[in-house]
Amino acid sequence: MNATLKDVAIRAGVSRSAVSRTFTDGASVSEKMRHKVEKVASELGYSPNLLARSLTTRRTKMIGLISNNFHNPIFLTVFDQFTRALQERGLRPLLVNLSDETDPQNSVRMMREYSVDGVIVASSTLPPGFSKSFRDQGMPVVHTFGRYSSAPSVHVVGIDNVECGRIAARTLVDRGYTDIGFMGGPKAATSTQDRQVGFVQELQNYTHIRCNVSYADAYSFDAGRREMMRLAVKNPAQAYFCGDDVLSIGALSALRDSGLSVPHDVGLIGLNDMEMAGWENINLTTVHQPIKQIINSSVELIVAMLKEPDRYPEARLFPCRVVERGTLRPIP
Amino acid sequence: MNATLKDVAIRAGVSRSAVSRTFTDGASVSEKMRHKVEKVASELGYSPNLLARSLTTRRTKMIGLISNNFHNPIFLTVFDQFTRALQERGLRPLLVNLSDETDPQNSVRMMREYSVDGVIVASSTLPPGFSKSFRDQGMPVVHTFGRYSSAPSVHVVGIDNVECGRIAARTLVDRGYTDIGFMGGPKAATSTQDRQVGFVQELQNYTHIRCNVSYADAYSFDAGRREMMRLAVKNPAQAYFCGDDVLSIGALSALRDSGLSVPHDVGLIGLNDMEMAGWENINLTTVHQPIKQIINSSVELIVAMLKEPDRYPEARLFPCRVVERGTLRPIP
DNA sequence: GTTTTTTTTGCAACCGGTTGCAAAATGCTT
DNA sequence: AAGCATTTTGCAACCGGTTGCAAAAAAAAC
Repeated sequence: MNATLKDVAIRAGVSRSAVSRTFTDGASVSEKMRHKVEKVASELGYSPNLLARSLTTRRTKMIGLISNNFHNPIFLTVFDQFTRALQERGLRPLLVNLSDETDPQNSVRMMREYSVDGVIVASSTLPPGFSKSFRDQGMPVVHTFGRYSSAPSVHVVGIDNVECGRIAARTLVDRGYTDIGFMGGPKAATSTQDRQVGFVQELQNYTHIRCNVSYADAYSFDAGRREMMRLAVKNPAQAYFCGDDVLSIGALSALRDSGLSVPHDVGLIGLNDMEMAGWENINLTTVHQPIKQIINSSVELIVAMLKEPDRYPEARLFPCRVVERGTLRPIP
Repeated sequence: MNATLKDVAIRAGVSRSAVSRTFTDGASVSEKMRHKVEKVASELGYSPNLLARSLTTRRTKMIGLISNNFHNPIFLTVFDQFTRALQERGLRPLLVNLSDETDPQNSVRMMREYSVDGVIVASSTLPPGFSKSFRDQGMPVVHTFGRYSSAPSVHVVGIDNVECGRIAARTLVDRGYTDIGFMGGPKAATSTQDRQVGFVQELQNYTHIRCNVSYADAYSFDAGRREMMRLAVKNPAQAYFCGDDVLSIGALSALRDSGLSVPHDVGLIGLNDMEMAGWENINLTTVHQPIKQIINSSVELIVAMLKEPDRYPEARLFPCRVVERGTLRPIP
């Protein structure tokens, strides 16, 4: 089978330690020795077994990447960015699809069995308690897109969803809408809850505004379409803040099918600014979330924790901004 | 830190082998012993270290999942299905993002370093030689969406792209188009080449038909849009077979922007039948590719190879069919 | 109650590496 | 050339498990 360290040692006529040392940087080996070993190693096609190494170094260079969102196209970007950022730093993502699980137990066990160096939870729906379970087991964790809190129990990187709700609310008010709807994602999602709080709170500053709240049951096109179909038949609001771009696009489809024009009859504002939002046949006004920065920051954070595991949990929030396209009427 | 097998053994007052045996199924342990060990193990929160185990069992239960396509939304579905199917069988995907690499060397080394049990290459653009490099190193490989060949050098699961080209061609001919375009994906992609061969070949059966060939430089919305913009200004064909749905959607956007109506002025047929193709505001006629079956079959195949590594390479092809929606004129 | 057979258990070596420590080799002074 | 400091090397133990083999224990047969 594959050549091992021992094979190389024997063939080169040196000790196993010598071979080991040429392959661990910072170890003391003479140039002569290194050359001799490297020559034999390449002849034999030897490369060290990282898992065996991890037994003593206690570093597998694997990071658990846990997500429960494999339906929202934005997550393809998320995976792209994560894998790149991790790979650049010599780390490898062990991907976990939570499907519909919300109990962390299984994943925690699995992550321990594989001795990952750290865990990234990429989800805007799971509660802080989920990611905390990993920390309780002594694993470095970063919860990307997680719920912000002033005293976070784990590192959180993302946006301030409450503030985003406020921004969306102000945007709609500025454009003169007075009968407004909040069409959230799943009710149990932390992001839905937080955005709703900010949205409703902000609207309370204006006495003349009516606000209605409802939820789609997933962050998906179909769920958004279904929910908007329901709303459209009975007296829809003038404008909606949708929990997410993909929901907005579903809503858009439902509105057009119901014979309502956007933004003439009904206005829409989404959240994320996914690539598709800019496509000409969609052209969605939305709140931009700086995905790339969020992910880079997450990876930097997890890397920092590898060196300093007891680092005090911190929340890193990135500002959002409205991207004006074609689904809201202009400021009067 | 985490409890080890030794800790459990000492605390339970038994040998390390005894503990090991209670955690490997099929091993000989008495009921009494098993109970005693399990009790202590759960007290200590012990779970076996799979990587240490892998050293002797030579099974990590990790599968390398290698892809170079993180821009086409269909791949989110692909990752979803793969992770689910692997997890169901107790396997874990180690995700590799090739980015723009086409040289397998790095990935091969990485997969060896991590001693993955097998490798799945999920790409319709990489040549058979790429996946063969893994096989040459003795790793089980399945190339999903790979190029079909009657004497495959590795296991291939997917569709017959040449046949798909033919199907698309017949569909266009049946609808009375005589001036036809092939707007492929990247020229270097095996899928592009094969679809083109079938498409052009089929059209040669009809003397009265003109066919023009061009390529987008990636499987992405933007690339499709750019290419169709170019085509639209100078005398576009009556209908195009696009390399992929996401390209078609880009093309759709370009056509509408150019003031051309679909399907009235120009017809479009895509390939994949991604979720989005069915969205009301897109409504794309396309060739359906049975993703789910392809992926399940791929995983079954890789699992079979774990038991039988020298299994003779086979090609598993799934039939495609046209899904009629709104971007082609009806059969006359 | 022995003897024989079967099952259960522990010993010790091994999987493929790393690393502290002491011995050996080298380089530098004088 | 001897004496010393410094670098390089190998020994041996260890990381956290598994497993072939033989001894011990239990069960079955007489």
